[in-house]
Amino acid sequence: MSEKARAGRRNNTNPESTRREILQAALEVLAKDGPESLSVTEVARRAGVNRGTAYQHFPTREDLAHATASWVSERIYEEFYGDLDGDPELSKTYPPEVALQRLCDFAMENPELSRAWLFDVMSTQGVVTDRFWKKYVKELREFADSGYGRENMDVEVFAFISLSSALLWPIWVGAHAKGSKARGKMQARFLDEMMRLTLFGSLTREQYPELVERYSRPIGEE
Amino acid sequence: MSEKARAGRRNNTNPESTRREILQAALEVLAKDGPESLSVTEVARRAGVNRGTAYQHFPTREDLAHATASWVSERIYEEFYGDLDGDPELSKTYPPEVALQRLCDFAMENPELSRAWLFDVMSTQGVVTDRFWKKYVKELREFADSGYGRENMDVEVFAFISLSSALLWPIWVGAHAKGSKARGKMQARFLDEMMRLTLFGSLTREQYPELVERYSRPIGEE
DNA sequence: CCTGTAGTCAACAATGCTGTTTAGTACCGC
DNA sequence: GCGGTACTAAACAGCATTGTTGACTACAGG
Repeated sequence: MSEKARAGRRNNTNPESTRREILQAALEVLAKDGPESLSVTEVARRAGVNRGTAYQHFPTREDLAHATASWVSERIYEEFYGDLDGDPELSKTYPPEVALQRLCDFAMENPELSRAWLFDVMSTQGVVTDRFWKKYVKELREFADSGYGRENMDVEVFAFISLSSALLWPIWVGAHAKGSKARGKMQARFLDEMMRLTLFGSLTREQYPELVERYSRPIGEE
Repeated sequence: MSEKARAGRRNNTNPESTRREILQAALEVLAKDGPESLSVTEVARRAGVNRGTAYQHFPTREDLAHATASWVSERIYEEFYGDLDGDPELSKTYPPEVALQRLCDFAMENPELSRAWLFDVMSTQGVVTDRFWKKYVKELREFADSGYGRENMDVEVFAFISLSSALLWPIWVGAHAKGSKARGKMQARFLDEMMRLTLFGSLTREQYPELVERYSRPIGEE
């Protein structure tokens, strides 16, 4: 009995680290199959933790799911804005191509966080309260208001477009571009096209004088 | 025995319609919870069909999942390109704002198909072989090559950006904009910002002469 | 009228997950 | 050394799902 117990024992008296391991495993499962197929059993197995331990940290499956979602949100914020947080001046001097590069790099290096975030967006709950999303919009609004962005920009919509496609792109790419070299190339393609799009749009304006006229007006005018 | 049988009987001798009903129910489940949580039991229940019947049409859960994915792909193609298919000239004269409008309308009116498609994109399989995606890229390429699109456009990347965000937007919106009126307004915001983005980009070009210079060059040049 | 196809109904074993419980082990601070 | 905390192990009932099978029904075409 005692031998058996000794064999598989983890001997971890730090509850925080165990909690993190469980959450990390939950993130992996979440990123793989989506929030609806997250199971405590599978998470515990993956975390190398007894199922009972998982239930001590998270009383129900739902609790684990919610905790994981919050954790994902926090981790994305930290990974993305963590080093800027103490330095409010830094983001002001942040040129757009660097910001976009940062976002793309983050998405490529953290496909699991990206997937989990996108799953959250696609869940019926929405993600409005997400700290990362709020900060992203806020930064973008300040940037646009400083005269660097197109005047009649709908900040939220543009934030959504850039964010969702930047996070989704590496996932899309990862599915059919094997090898890190190929993926790097695809990542560069996205960054370049996104930069060209933000700088020039995608239409030849000369071909569409009436559209240029119509969409030049401030937001809300008929 | 015979009375029981008569009671809950569907009396449907058309296998095709039964198959469609099952697939439709599968789509609903798929759109709600993602492909990994699709269960034959739940689908049969939702379709008002005996579980055994579902198993006659689709021998395993996997078969059902794959069949549903293909069906989604076909339905999106049909709904979106069906009426254009016999008329190759039609798409050539299709102005971009109408094409985008069509896409946005489609996404708003078919959130389930959109969700299912996005789940497919996020699945590890990828969606490269998707008929709809191929057609969308092809149309866009022809359009760009006819001088209406920015010269150095990366068609696939732009197709991805426009497609994914247009399909994802109504889902995002649906989560926190209640009422069809509010949703219609959000939809208009997306369409407008997307049009402005394609026409003008999102940056004030005058502020970024060096970026304008760098990204004006054809694709591939250092 | 008969046969094959399509569908319904019900029951089955096997499996997996949930949430709970009971008993035991390892470690840390007091 | 004691007691509390953290974890493990194993078992439990309840439930859902999977995939299969056997018996029955309804119907259309030959």
